[in-house]
Amino acid sequence: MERTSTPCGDERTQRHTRQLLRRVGDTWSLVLVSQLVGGPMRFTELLRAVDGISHRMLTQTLRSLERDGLVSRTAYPETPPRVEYALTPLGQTFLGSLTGLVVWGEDTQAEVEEHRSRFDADRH
Amino acid sequence: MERTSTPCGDERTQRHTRQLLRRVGDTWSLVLVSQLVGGPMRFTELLRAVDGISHRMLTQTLRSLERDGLVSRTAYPETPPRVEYALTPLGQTFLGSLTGLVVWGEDTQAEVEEHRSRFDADRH
DNA sequence: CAGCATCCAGTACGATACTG
DNA sequence: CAGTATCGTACTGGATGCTG
Repeated sequence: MERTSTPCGDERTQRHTRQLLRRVGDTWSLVLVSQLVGGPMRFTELLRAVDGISHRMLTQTLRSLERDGLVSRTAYPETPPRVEYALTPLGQTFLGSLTGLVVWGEDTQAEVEEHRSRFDADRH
Repeated sequence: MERTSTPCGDERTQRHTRQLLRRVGDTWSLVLVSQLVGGPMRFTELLRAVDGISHRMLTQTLRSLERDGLVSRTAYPETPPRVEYALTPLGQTFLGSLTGLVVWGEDTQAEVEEHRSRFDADRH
C-alpha cells in the first residue's frame, strides 16, 4: 500500500514502461496495429492503406510486431505467394490498453498546443 | 456509431496518438515525469536521482516537457541560482492516463518476452 | 548551480535494386 | 507478390567545455 495514486510504480515498472513506450513509440507500429483492427491484410494491401510508409519500414515494423506477438503472419504456399497479417489477441488487448492515453491526447491536445505556442512566443 | 471497439479512432485521432507516443516515447520524458510525482525538485537533484541521465538530456527533456505544459519551471533569483521543476496538473493527469498501458505492460511482459525468445530461436 | 554550444557515434528511416 | 540487401541522410543522445 503505497502513497502513489499515479502509475509511476517501482523502478522496475518504470523501466518496463519506458521500454514499452520506446518500442511502440516508433513511426509505424501504432498505425499498423490500428490498421489491422479491421481484420487480416496482405502485405501490399497494407502498403497501399498506410499512407507514406515505405516498403522497407513495412517489412521491418511487421517483423518487430510479429516478434513481440502482437501480430501474426500467415503465408499461403501459392503462386504468386500470399501472406496475411493479423492482430493477435495480445495485439488487441494492447490496443485496448491505449484507451487512457488516446483519450488524454484528445482531451488535452488544444491545451498542449496552446502551451507550445505561448512557450515559443515567449522565447523571443 | 462506428464498429470500432478499440481506440483506433479516425485518422486524425490516430495521427495525434502516434505523435503523442513519439513525443513521450523518448528516453527520459517518462522517467522525469514519474520522478516529479513526489514533489518539486531542483536541477541537480534530478541529475542525481535519475540514474544514467546526462546533463544535456536533462536540460533538453525538461525544456520539452515545460514547453508542452507538463512540467513547470520556477527560478529563484538568488546566488547561487536555484531552479525548481514541478509537475503541473496537466502533467499529473497525463501520468494517470498511462495506467492502462502500464498495467498491460506488467501483465504481458512475460508473454512478450516468451514470444521474442521463441521468434529469435526459430530464426536459427 | 543552471544552462548552452560544439563535436561525435549510433541509429532510424527512405530510396533503390535485387531474389524466390 | 513478398522479402532482403545496400546505400545515403537526418536525427538522437552522450561527452565535454564555456558562460552568467
